[in-house]
Amino acid sequence: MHLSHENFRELAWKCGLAATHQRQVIYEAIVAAPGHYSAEQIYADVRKRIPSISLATVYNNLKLFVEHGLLREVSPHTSMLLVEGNLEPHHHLVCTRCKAVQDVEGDFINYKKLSRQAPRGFDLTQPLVEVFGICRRCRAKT
Amino acid sequence: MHLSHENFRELAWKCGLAATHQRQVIYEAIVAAPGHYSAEQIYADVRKRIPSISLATVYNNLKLFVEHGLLREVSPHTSMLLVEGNLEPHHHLVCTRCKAVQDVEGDFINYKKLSRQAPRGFDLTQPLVEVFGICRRCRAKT
DNA sequence: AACTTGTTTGATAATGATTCCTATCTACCT
DNA sequence: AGGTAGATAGGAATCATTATCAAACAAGTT
Repeated sequence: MHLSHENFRELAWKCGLAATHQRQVIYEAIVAAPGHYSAEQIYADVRKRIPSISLATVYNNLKLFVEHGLLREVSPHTSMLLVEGNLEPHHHLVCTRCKAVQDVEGDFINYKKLSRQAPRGFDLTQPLVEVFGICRRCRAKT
Repeated sequence: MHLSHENFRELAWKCGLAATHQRQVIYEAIVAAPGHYSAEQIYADVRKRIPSISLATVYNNLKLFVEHGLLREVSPHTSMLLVEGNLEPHHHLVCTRCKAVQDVEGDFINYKKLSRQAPRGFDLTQPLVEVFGICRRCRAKT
């Protein structure tokens, strides 16, 4: 996929973001092929076209793109290690804004379908499922 | 809950871990009350009983406890930011060992049940679900 | 095309979570 | 008591990310 200059300008304009060259190149590096990319990977890729770009610019724009819904964040958690002692099967509800985690019962999952859809060999014997959304408090703030 | 000295020794012994005083206190700090705890929180709590304990000891033992199944890790991802450009509704399968992420179709979730079980006001309009397990390659290594 | 204003950028310093290193310590075996 | 392997404390090192700030730029206005 290759976005025309005009397409990107329009997308950026909708979000109230200036359509800079850096932003266009960063965005294209991600949507060019489906996949999950780290800031470093994107940085390495974008440098081929803009050798002088700063890593901070990549981070800033990834954050902006995610906030404006142009990109989705994979695993939007707190970056800290968290542990729990409750080993009873249960799942988590995670707020993508404040990163709060709360427990939730697990019978909203159809395990039969899930294991049919998972790739062969993927071990789901004791799956942990995390569902992301926005908690009531953060919802109210907007 | 308060684990007797003997109970912890037995638990540790089953895992082939020495039942040190530090380990017992760390373990008890977590299982004393249900919840999701960070290393720093646990460190602060354990210091009340063992002021000389090192933060590294807390990290080391959390890791060991998780590996041996005495504790569960919340959100067991790579600690890096990852983004994706694919905004079509879909979910993720994450390997808790190698942290690899792959896409999976989402119709194994009963959204009606899920939103009934979620606390009032939790916004699930565009939920992202991540299912944790062990991928084929990591499974084979053991 | 030049002017203006708020935004964006690049370079680098700072931060925060986690891991590494190593000398010391402990519990257990002889 | 001496030997040994694993565990710990303390601090340095690392890695990803964020903050800072002066210079460069985008986009609308004249």
